[in-house]
Amino acid sequence: MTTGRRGARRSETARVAILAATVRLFATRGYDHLSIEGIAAEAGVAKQTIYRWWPSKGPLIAECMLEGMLLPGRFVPRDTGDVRADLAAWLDAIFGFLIDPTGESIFRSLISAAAENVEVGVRLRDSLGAASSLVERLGRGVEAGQIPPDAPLQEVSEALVGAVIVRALSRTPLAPGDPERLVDAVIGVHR
Amino acid sequence: MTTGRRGARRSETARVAILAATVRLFATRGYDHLSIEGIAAEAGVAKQTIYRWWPSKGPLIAECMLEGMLLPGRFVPRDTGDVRADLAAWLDAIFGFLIDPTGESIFRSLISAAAENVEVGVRLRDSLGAASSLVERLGRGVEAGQIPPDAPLQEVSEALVGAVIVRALSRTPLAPGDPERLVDAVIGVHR
Amino acid sequence: MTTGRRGARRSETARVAILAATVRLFATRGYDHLSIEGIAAEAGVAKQTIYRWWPSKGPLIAECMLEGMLLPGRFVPRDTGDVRADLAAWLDAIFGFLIDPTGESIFRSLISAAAENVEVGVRLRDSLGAASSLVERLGRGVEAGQIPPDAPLQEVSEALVGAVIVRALSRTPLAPGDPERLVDAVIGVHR
Amino acid sequence: MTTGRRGARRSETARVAILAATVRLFATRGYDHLSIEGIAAEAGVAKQTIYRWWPSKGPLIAECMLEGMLLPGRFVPRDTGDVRADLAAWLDAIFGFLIDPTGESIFRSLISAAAENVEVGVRLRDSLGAASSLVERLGRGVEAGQIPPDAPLQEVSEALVGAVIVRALSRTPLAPGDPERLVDAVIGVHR
DNA sequence: TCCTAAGCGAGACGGTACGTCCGGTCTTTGC
DNA sequence: GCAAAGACCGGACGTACCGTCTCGCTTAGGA
Repeated sequence: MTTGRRGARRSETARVAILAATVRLFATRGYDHLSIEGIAAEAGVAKQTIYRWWPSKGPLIAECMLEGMLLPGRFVPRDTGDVRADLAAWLDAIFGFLIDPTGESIFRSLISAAAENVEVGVRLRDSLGAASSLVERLGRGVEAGQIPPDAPLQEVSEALVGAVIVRALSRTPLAPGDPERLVDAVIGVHR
Repeated sequence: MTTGRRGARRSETARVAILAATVRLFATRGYDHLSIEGIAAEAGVAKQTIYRWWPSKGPLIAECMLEGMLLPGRFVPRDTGDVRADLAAWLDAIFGFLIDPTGESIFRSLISAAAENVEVGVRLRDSLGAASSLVERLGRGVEAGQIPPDAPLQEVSEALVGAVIVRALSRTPLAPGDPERLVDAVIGVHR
Repeated sequence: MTTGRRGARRSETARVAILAATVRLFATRGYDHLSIEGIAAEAGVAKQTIYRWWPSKGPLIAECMLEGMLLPGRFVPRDTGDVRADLAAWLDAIFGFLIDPTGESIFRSLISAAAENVEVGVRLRDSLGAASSLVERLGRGVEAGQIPPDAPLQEVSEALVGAVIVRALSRTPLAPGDPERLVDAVIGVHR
Repeated sequence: MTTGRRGARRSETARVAILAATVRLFATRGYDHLSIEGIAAEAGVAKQTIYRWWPSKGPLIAECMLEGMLLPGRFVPRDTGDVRADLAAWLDAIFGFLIDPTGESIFRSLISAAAENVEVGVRLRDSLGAASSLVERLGRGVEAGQIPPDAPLQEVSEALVGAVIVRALSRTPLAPGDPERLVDAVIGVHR
């Protein structure tokens, strides 16, 4: 009949304060100048309270991402019936986020975090939609006859997300027409 | 009559020892567990000798890459006349390098380094061929009529390189047929 | 009509478990590596149960001493009629306890505790007999004409106890004849 | 021809600052509320600079004592020809130091430190003169016929020093005549 | 029989200090 | 003037305890 759980419960206040502080410092300092000690101070929390619930800063970032505190909206592509336009708009949204220096810094820091921590890597890919929403949109493009039926959709979406990452890593500024060209690169020009 | 340059010249021995030690530790410990102090000890060199010539570990890694000490061969795609086969072979070479845990660790660490340091980012992209050899090979594919003439080659190569990076970040193991599918994703299925 | 005392009474089980655990850890770790947290764990008790009844580890140690759990027998000198022999035997008993490394460690830790906490200091002095039994034995030595009638007995017993403490602090191993020499030092050689 | 020693020398400035800070904090906070971290902050020094030269706070205190920064003058007894008066004066000097709350606190902390660290224990005993100057003075008392020739001088001096320690541990305030009584306790009344 | 106060275990929390590692800078000596 | 050796200040690491607190349960009068 009993829950078997005695003692004080985990403080939601502390948890939220930690995540918020993490986001704040992550945006300003970047992933590897991010310190647990700094987060604790910023959050007004004891270091041990962080270590009690997260083994390191990797999973902490992952949880921030899960809560949608790092990337806006999860970048789900629209469906207006025109795949090419929808994907270009999706890329525009992402690059719009990257034009802001803060956004760009967060994004590159996320890549850094992903390189160190699988969990972050998977979540980053998924946040951009590579796992579900993007593939689904491509699937509807196939149904609409705008994409060849035997196109490897998973790989196409990986390539799209990858192109965004390459741009971020090489700090290549976005030129007009680039989103369309990237879409053309993966779903073909004349289809 | 002289240029006035007096005193000892930079020790090539020390320089090489430092680069070699960097590569060794980079492969085992990864980018951000890489320490200048550790490199100095491993190289049998004073810390100051490193700081005298490199401002931080980013450019140090960049120099290692320039010297071809981190990525093998620079991954130049062949030209057998069949673009699809050539690109698949190129991907096979890269993924072959990534199958080895050491290679995979180096690659992810490079991504991490790239996220911090533009120079590394650009060199990483170029080492994979995105800037020249890959685009050139795609160009010859266009000439051979295997790729539509108006395909955005720069973007195609970025998407290819990006796909590799996404795979590395999400630690997705390579399945048989994946290289071909990736190539199909960017140059079309039925061409 | 009643005092109005409601609720559960203090658990004797917990009290005894705490004192026993304290003695155990005190002997092995020493006074200032002794932690309330460690005692609680060792005793299978909640920390708060300790803090409810003792303000700090000083009084906890004092209570252990009061219960006779730390020093054996309270070191009461015998009375065979020969003061010199009786005091030497008393010293032998104490030094016998100090020869054992555990006993020596306990004794030094008690000195440490005494330096921090008056209560412990007084109890330590009394446990060795300086306040009552030792002075009484000296008094009977005076009556028997073995000690000059105007000897300051209180000070003599302090000096004796003090000599033991000095030996413990400087870890001077006991040589044969030392107890007799110490007795001679305070009650004279030829009396 | 060479000394074989390269690199910067130990900073005397830092060493002295550390010792001074230690003395300052030792006097105010006592031995076991003394923290390496606090000393470093007080001295304006990095923690590592302390750990580089001292393994723990015990030897640090010992060095302070060696430098005469903790106990004044080393308490060497005078020689006016009258042992009893000289020893009483020596006790007066010590108890005079103990009347001051700061002095008393330092002394008790030293006992605490001595209980933990042999080196401190030996130095504390020696600082009070038990090893040399006190025994020598007693020796001259024997030559002058004021002390029986077969009195165990080493033990007598230990008993004297011990009596002081017992007083300190039990916080017994000094009454008039106490120094004389203590001297009488160890060198006899009517000799 | 309920009510209520207290004891108790468990354990989270804000803190302080631990002892270690490394970042960069500086000094000393030798080549 | 470069390079080794290495001391130095600073800052973060991850761990151990501090003393306080909250929680759910048990114990035992008083209503």
